[in-house]
Amino acid sequence: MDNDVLRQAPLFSALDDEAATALRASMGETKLRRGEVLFHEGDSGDKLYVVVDGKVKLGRTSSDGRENLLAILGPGQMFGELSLFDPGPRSATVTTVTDASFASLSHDDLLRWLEGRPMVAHGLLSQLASRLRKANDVVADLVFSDVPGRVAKALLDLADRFGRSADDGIHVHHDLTQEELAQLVGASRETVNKALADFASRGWLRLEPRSVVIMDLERLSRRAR
Amino acid sequence: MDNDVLRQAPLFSALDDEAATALRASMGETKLRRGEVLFHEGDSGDKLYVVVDGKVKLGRTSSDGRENLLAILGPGQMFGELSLFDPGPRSATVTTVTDASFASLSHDDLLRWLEGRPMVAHGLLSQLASRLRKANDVVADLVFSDVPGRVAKALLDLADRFGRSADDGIHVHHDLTQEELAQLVGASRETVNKALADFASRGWLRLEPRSVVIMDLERLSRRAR
DNA sequence: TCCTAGCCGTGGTCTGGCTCACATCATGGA
DNA sequence: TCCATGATGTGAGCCAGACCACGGCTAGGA
Repeated sequence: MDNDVLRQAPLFSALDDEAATALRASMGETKLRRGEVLFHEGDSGDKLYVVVDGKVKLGRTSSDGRENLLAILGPGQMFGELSLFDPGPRSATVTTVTDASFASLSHDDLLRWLEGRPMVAHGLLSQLASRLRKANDVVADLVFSDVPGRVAKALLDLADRFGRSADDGIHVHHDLTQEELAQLVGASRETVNKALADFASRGWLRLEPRSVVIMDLERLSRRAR
Repeated sequence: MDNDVLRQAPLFSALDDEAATALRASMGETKLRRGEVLFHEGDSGDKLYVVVDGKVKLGRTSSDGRENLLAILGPGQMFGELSLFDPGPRSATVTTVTDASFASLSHDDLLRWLEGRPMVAHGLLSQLASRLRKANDVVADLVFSDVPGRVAKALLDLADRFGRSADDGIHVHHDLTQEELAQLVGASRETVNKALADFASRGWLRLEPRSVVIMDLERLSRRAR
């Protein structure tokens, strides 16, 4: 059951079965329906979460109300660690994009687990380092790539994590509206829509509601960089 | 002497005097002159560095040769940890902006230090978390703010870390050319120059070579957000 | 069943910021 | 001292992409 998902999570990967089961037992459980908010930017809170099932978006809102998505996370991925190690309010709002369930762990419990388990600490460091590297890549993309390029890159990333190949291409049920996709790549909905329409007209992909089918991975990848 | 600088570094902050001295002894030392490169993006390498004296820029180059600066780091700040915990080639090129010296530590030595010293691991986690938070802020700025806003924000950050107040304002010897400042905020040199000229004409600051004097912190801060 | 609210597709306009093209100003080496 | 080289200021033109304004589509609730 859901233990399988958690075992893939970086937090657990270094643990043996027994330790993993024990850690799992000490974690809380939360379930939400699509569109519900787990916590808001600015909230205080010191829980770390792992997605067990479903998808969430991490977003921030600018002073004038516009929104920007930092990431879309799926099963096995962790979030909320920032307020753990860098004390302060939550830096993003987490909203579900599908029905979803989570396992959670408090700061104190995590610290107890870290003690005497250097491999777990090392796993967390890897995780944070990888996130930081990705964040730097996003910055580079915003500076160097145009909107269609960023859209292509986002689709490839989503395909990589949520895609399933079939005869007619890679089906990617990303569960995002074009509005959300636009917020993810830092562009307007209209521009993203035009980029998608252009890709579709070239036969690189087919558009479906909250989903795309990638038919020419090669060309799309080339457009991405 | 330089031990004072290192004691402020996050890597050391949790250590007592004796441990700090021992760690310092196990670290290598490097000195470079302005404009020299410590390592290139894509190099292999597993050393972590701490700036002892001087400043460096972390930059990446796009496929078509344009450059983007991720950060300017000064005394006490750490870099190169990414390739440690997230194995892979160096993700950025590090170049000195002034004459500079560094203390370095290899992956293996660091891991030995982490073992049995959970506080050090925790310090590193804090450091990475803080960097990640900053990277996310940069992303938000690129999406939400215009170039003058980003320039203002960059100046405030530099002032915060390298500024010295005097009667006529905060003197910020950032040691960056306008070209480098432009790469830091993800804009063209010309646009940055015009933004700076505009700030100066409003009396918010005075321009000097590789340096600015901030005269109206209040207005500049307001322009930044 | 209809109606409403949210998505999605697509044109037209306007502008921030990039590129190009110079002129000027330092600064250090011969 | 004089020149070369890089840094700095500034204007002109152009264009990607934001913003605006629709019309059509679809799904879920009354």
